[in-house]
This record gives sequence, structure tokens and C-alpha cells, in this order.
Amino acid sequence: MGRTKAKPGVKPGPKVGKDRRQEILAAAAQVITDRGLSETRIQDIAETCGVSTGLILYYFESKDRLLVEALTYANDQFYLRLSRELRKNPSARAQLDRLIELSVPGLLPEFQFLDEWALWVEIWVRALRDPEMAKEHEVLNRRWRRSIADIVRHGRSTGEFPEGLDADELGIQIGAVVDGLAIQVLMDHGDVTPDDMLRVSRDVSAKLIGFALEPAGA
Amino acid sequence: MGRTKAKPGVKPGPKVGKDRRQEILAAAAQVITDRGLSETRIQDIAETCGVSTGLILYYFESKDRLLVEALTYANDQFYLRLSRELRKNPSARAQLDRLIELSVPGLLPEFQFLDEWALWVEIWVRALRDPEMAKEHEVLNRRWRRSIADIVRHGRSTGEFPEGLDADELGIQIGAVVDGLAIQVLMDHGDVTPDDMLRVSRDVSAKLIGFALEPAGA
Amino acid sequence: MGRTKAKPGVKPGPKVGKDRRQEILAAAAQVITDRGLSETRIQDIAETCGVSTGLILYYFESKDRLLVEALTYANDQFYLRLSRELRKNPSARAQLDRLIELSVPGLLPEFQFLDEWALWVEIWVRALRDPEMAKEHEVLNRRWRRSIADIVRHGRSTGEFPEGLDADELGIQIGAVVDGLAIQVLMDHGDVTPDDMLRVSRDVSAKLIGFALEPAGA
Amino acid sequence: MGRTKAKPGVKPGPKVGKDRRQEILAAAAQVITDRGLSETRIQDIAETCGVSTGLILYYFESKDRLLVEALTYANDQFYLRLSRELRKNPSARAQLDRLIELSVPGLLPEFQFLDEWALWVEIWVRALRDPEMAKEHEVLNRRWRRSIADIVRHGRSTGEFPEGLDADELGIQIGAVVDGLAIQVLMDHGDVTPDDMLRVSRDVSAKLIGFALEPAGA
DNA sequence: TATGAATGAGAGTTCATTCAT
DNA sequence: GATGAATGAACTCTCATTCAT
Repeated sequence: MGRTKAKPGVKPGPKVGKDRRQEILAAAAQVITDRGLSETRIQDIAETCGVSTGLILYYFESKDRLLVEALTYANDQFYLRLSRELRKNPSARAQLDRLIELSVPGLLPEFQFLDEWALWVEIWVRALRDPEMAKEHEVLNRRWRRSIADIVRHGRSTGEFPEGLDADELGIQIGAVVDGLAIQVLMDHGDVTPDDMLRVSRDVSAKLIGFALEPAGA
Repeated sequence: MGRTKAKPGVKPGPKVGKDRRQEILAAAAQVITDRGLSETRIQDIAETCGVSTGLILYYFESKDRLLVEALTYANDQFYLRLSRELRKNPSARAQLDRLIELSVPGLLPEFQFLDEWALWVEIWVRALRDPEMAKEHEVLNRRWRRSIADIVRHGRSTGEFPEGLDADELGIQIGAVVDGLAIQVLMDHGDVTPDDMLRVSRDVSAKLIGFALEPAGA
Repeated sequence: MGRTKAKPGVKPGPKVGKDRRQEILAAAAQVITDRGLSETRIQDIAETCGVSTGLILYYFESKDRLLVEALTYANDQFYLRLSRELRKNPSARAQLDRLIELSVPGLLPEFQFLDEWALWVEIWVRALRDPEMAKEHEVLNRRWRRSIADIVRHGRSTGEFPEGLDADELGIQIGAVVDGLAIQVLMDHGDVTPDDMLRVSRDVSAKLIGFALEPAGA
Repeated sequence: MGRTKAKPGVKPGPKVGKDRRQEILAAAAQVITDRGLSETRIQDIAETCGVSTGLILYYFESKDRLLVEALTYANDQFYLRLSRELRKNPSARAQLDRLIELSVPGLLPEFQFLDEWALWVEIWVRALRDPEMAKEHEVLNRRWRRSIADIVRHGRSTGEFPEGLDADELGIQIGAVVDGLAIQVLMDHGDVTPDDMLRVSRDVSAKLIGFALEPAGA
């Protein structure tokens, strides 16, 4: 991957601040995904990017700050990829399809580098008690719902979707369905498979927005 | 029921095991709700029920075991209260209404003694990495979806609801909406209020099940 | 000495709280004397009394609290020994002599178990910036000056000393001389020896109080 | 004097070694005064003189070396100012008065740029265990006592002071009184005010040297 | 000269767990 | 059953020191 791998026995030398920060944030997000937020140690992050623990705290004022930034960073990355994908599709229905597809946990591992939903759950837990995280969550959350609402608005402007409920309201409704289903898939009991999520999300979205889906398999 | 009855007004001496366990579980659930799972110390739980830390570990083999049991215990309590409430209503529509009502975070504090949804989120996080919790979650989760599916089945048997999608499928769909909205309410940004959740859950459920809601205010 | 020595390989077993606290305070005072306040580690104290570092912080809320208490404790011990000694002498001049004698650094090692003056200097440094220590210092300091003033008052009541300056004022003056000389002796450059301090303190005290010393060697 | 003169108003480039060293020493003395020796970090010193920590250690082989030098440096500065002041007064009694005046903590802030006595206490603590500091202290200490003894000798040569005790002995005695009182004033409990120190130091000095003070207010 | 990124050795503190009583 | 003293293994964070640039 994009990691600079230090040859053993050779000091990699200093990097400019911004690169290092991003490297650390990426490492942190990775570790949080792997071990969970509460089991993430600074040491783990340091090892993941091959530096000392001292350096981590040289770039971030505290572990807590770093973790919040890492969660935000990972979500930002996801959002950027998502936006890029959506822009490729002119049709609102294709966009909606793509958004759903990209949101199914584990469906497109080449797209979801990290387990984005696992990070969302960590964000929720933390936001419940950490005002700083709560603030960040508010931003991330609105951005997510707006992505959906924007698709609805776009679909109406092109005539693909009928007029109806307020688009923001639909953002909330469809967002809730996708969130709720993603949790089920994430928990991985087999009751709700990725394919189930895909199908159900589409069905329910269609019903809520008010357009007809092609018959399955079409 | 085999309980030793502590004489009222007398300092309770040693208690029989089952009582103590429940007391500790209740205290643990309370502390987890207050401080979050990862910030819960055995000492906190001990203080909450006025015993020593030693005693906590005398009854539970380890902190981890205790926490998992406490989360399960709290959810059981919620489920028992929910079932009791549902049984009071003969009509499926009233049952569905009641289920939704009881699920809105913070709407009925006299019913939700603890912040049940905050505990759900903790369960999700933990289930992601702890197989024991994952196992428990599977049970709790199915029970929750079945509560919904059973209402659907009941409504169809009484003719209140039309035939349509598989009831279990609807359990998943409506469950997802409720879960997703509950998170939004829980996060408490004001974008989705308890009343919003109430209204939207009812609307979407009606649309998905296929019955007509009375006009608002009726 | 009074230390319970744990047989190797055998756990010494728990002690009652108050004993342990005193043991730790004594150990802390010892370590501070040996290595200096700023070089005193909790680990050092723990080793000195043969317990774990965890136990130290089980008895004292923080290292800082412990250090302040230890300095106070050591001074208390010194003061108690001093008072006991003074009470043995009915004559004010003998009391003054004894007080001076007991105050000379290193003169009576069987009396000054610790290097009390080294601890005083640490108290001064700390009191300059730590309000808690400043508060304690105020008490210890006044007690010290009052010991001197009380001797003066006693001497006047017996007719040994002439009337003159306010006794508290003399407490300040003689206290200052003793403090100042003690520092010189403590620094141990040989310019002011313990015997010098003894002699000078007596001379200056006599002059300040206003009585005649017997010719040297009498 | 071999100084590179930095053009005024122009960002100073690299400086010649001696200037830099002095700048750093002054900054170090300032920081030690402000925060105390044991709380002084290289970083603090670096910030105070606006350079990097690297540079500090480029000029001083280690933190410990720097601190000792800084304490010496500050005392040197005080001594130079003191000597200059004394030379202004031909009369020994005026010199003694001035010396005492200049020694009272906080009395003449325009003269005592730093809290010289706070630094003395730090010197004492450090000298107790650091042989290097002990060595320096010996020098500084003797210089201090000699300043007093020299005034006594001067006063005798002019006939202001009577013959009597050895002048060095008086240096020790008066020095001790001043040291002891300075500590009391420094501790700032209000029991010994700067004015008290002034008055008492003069009284006791007069008594010890053997001359008569003018009546107060004269 | 001067910088500041990087290290690494501790330091204090927390806390689950044990165990003698 | 119940206590709480005691342990010891982590963990976060600090800071003097080094070194490539």
C-alpha cells in the first residue's frame, strides 16, 4: 500500500508535519477498526506506523484528541470516496443504487478499506458522553443524510422521482433504514445478509420515495 | 420463590446468591448507562450497590462476564416490560403503536428506567469483537425483531393488516427503521426529535405493512 | 529497627490502615532525606517499606499529597522529641542550650534520626509554590519560633533572663540566627562547623536576650 | 567588548556564542524563579528566549550543567549590583544599611530583578546533593559573607565601628541573621514583614558589631 | 548556528484480581 | 458470604537528548 516502509536498521528520517499526522490518523483508524476504540492503545498505533509512542503525542495533544480526529478522518475519507462515486452517475436512481451498494458492510471491500460501520458504532458510543465527539458526529451525520436528500432532490429535478415528502425528511427515513440494516449485517448473524440489505434498502427506498422498481433480476 | 425475606428495617445481612446477583446486575446496568461500558469500573458497581469489590468478583468470575450479563439482564428487563405492555392491547395496530412509543428514547422515562438504547449501542460495539456478547446479541436481536413480526402476524390474523411481505421480513424492515431512528434521537442533535421518531416510525410502518393511517390528529 | 521484615517468599499480610500510613510516611521522609524531594520516586518509597507502588497510592491520593504529609510528619516527630527534651530541663538557660544543641545539623545523630534541616530546606522550596505546603509551613514555622519564645518567657518568669524585647520578637531573632547558621553547617564547607554553630548561637542568643554567658570552658 | 551588534529593528540572525549563552542563562534564571528548579523544563527556557530546545543543548552540555550555571549567573548579577551600590557609599554604616536594604526580599523590586532569595533556596537544595553545585555554593556563600566582613573592616578602619569580634566571625553571624530573616520574609506569612526584617537586621547587626543605632525615625 | 522531528526511558496512576481474615 | 489490603501489569504522558537537515 502507500506506506513508506522503513528498511530495517535504517532510520526513516523526519517527515513534514502534515504527512505524519495523516499517517498517524490512518494508522489509528486502522487500529480502532481492528481492536475497537476502547482496546486501542497508543502503542498499537505507534507500532502500526512504525514510530515511537512519543511521536504520537508529539503530533496530537492527547490520546483522546487523536481518537476523535481519527474517527472523523476515516469518515471523511469514506465520504470523499462516496461523493466521487456518486458524481460518476448522472441518474438519480443509479446514484441511489450506488449509495446503497457502497453502504453495505463488507460488500465491496475494495471500496470500504476499513469497516466503516464499525467505526460509526464507535462514534455513536463515544458521542453519547464526549461533547467533542458529539459535535463531530452532528456534522458527519448531517452530511450523510444530506447525501441521500440530495439524490432525492436531483431525482425530482430530472423527473425520475415523483414529488412527495420533503427531501430532508426522506433523507432521515432512508438514512434510518440503511443505518438499521447496516447494523444487522455488521452483526453478522446471517439473518440479514449483505444481499438482503441491498434488496431491502432498495425496496424500502422505492416505496418511501414513491417510484417503481424493476422486477427483481431485471 | 425461594427468596430469603430480609426483615424490613433491619440491616440486611448476607443475602442468598440469586438476589445478590440480580442486585449487582442491576447496579452494573445502571453504571454502564451512566458512564458507558468502557468507563465502568468494578469499584463503581460496588459503590452503587454498597458492597465491596471483592464481593462482585465472588459472584461473577470476571469483570467481562459481569458486563455481558448485565447488558443481557437490562435488555431482558426491557423485553419483559415490553411484552407485558403489548399483552394489554388486543388490537395489532394499538400494539404496534405501543411498541413504537415504548421504543422512543427518552419519551417515557417511567417506562425506560435506563437508557435502553445507549445500552444497545454498547452491545453492538462489544458484540463486534466479543463472541460471547455476539452470541447474546443474536438472541436479543431476534427476540426484538420477532416482537414486531408477531404483531404483524397478529394483525393479519385479525384482518387489521393486509397480507403481503413475509412477517419476518417486515420485522427486519420495521426493526431497522426503528433502530435507525432511535440512534438519531439518542444522539440528540434536535434534527430528529422523539416526536419525529414517533411519527416517522408510524408512517413508515404503515407504508411497509400496507395499511392506512388515520389523518394526523384524528 | 522497628521494621517488620517479611521473610522472603512469605507475604507479610495486611496491616491496619494507620500503621501502614505511618510506615509509608516514615519511609517517604527517609527517601526524601536521602535523595532529595525532587528525586524521590514512589517506587523508592515503596521499596523502602517493602511494598508495591500500588499500595502507596492506595493510602495516599497522590504523590504530591504524600510528600507534603511526609515532610510534615518528619517535622512533627522532631518537634515531639524536642518538646520532650525541653521538658526534662527546669532551667530556661538549660532549655535554650538544649534547644540549640538539638538543632545543630549532625551534632547528635542519635537524636536527629533524619537530617531535619535538609527537610526544612525542601519545605521552603516547596512552600514557595505549593499553597498546601505553604499552609503547613506556616504552622511548623510558628511552632518552632514559639518553642524559643516560650523559653524566653519561662526564663523571665524564673528571673534567669532580664526583661526586654518582646519574647515573640526574640523568637524571630534567635530563630533566624539558628536557621541561618544551620544552613551554613548543613552546606558543610567547614567554614562553620557544628561547634561553631553551637558557640555562635549561644553567644548571639545571650546578647540578644541580655544575659551573661559563663566564660568559655566553664 | 567583542559583541556582534545586531542591527536594531532587524530580525537578529545567528549570534556569537557568548551573547547567546548569557541570553540563555538569563532566561533560565527567570524560569527557575518563576516555576522553581524542579519544574523547569528546557522547553520553558527555550520559549523564554525564543529559540529551539536543540539550541539550548548546543550551548550547554546538559540540562544539569545549564541549571547550575544559571543559578551561579543570577547570583553573580546580584553580587555585581550589590558591589556597585556599596561602592557608592563611603560610610560603613551606610554600606551596612544599604546591604541590608538590598537583601530584603521584595523590598526593592527594581533592584532585585529576580527573586534572588528563591534562587538561594534552590541553590541550597541542590548543593546538598550535587557536588558541582556544592562547589559553586561555597564560592557564592563566601563572597556573600565577605561582603559583610569587608564592611565591618571598613567601619573599623574609619572608626565607625568599635574593635571586637573577628570580622569574618561577624560576617557569619550577621549573614546568618539576614539569611534566616530573609527566609521568613520570603515565606510571606505576614509574621515577618520586609520592614520587620529591615529593622531587626539593623538592630541585631548593631548589637553584634557594637555600635549604637540612632533612635528610630532619626 | 539553528531547527524541530524523533526517540526512549521512565514517571505517576489506574484497576482487575487475589487472598488472608 | 463478605471485606478490603495488597499486588502487578498496563497505560498515558513527559522530557532530556540526539541528529539529519
